[in-house]
Amino acid sequence: MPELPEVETIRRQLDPELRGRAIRELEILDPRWSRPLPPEQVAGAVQGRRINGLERRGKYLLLRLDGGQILVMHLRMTGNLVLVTPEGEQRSERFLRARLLLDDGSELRFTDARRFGEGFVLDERGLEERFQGRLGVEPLSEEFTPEQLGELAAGRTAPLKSFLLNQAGIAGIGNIYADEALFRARLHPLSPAGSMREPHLEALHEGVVEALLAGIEWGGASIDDYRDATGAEGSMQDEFLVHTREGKPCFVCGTPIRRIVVGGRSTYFCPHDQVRLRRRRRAGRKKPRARP
DNA sequence: CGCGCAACCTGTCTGC
DNA sequence: TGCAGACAGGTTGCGC
Repeated sequence: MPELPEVETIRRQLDPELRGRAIRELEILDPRWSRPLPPEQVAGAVQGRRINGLERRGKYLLLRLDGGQILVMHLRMTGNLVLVTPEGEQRSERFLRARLLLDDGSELRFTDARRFGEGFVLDERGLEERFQGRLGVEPLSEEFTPEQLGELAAGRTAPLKSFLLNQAGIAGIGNIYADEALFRARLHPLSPAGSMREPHLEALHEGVVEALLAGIEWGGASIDDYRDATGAEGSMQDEFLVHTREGKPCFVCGTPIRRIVVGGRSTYFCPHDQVRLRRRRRAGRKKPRARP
């Protein structure tokens, strides 16, 4: 599924191709795509605009247009964005939901089997409002540090897996990279987020960053639907340390990887290497237990 | 407020 | 072979 590394891969491929291009037309074939706004409104807002550049925020792809408007797209689970050049083959796409026709004859196709994907247009202020309180820190920015991770996790009782999936804390991590980050950090997915101490925070910080960078380096993970902007598969799925590896030997200790369900999501981990932390007592309470 | 879970969707896989 | 049911998981919204 498209998570931060997949969206970033697409962004890096599309930015040099789309930058400076003008939008001839945005054709929305599935009205669900622009919901709750009517397709004409979204299409009208971008028509004739020039694309100044592509950015990413969490799993959202942002096309900055001249005039200050921003075309925002989210691939959700099965969405794909493929750029088709005039010279390229024009095979008809299944599940085509929207397409952006550009002034050089190329076409950006948004396909999506499950129709969860969406697109909308906002100005800078609208975007800030929209993301306010819902999208947290960018994990590949300088702002993301072990200290900041500690602040986000402090007092949280939710399992680490759920904590990582919460976009309001750290933006961009999905089911795949949450598992990979936790394995790299040697932390059990059911450990309460607030149970981490200094070394755990350091380890998880590094685990998150390394897992995401690996994902980008390998061009994203194609378990089933994901393709990059050229239509090609990524190869991160061949580099998974634990995700989808149920029953296979841990690369570190050989113990069979286990699959459990956390927060309704398949979760893969090594039961031997990933330490399960106990909930930490809140500071300043009762008397400390004598340790035998 | 924090947390867990259902709902939104539909293609694909599994078992009878 | 056909078909019902489970399963996939990003985000929102609701109930406790």
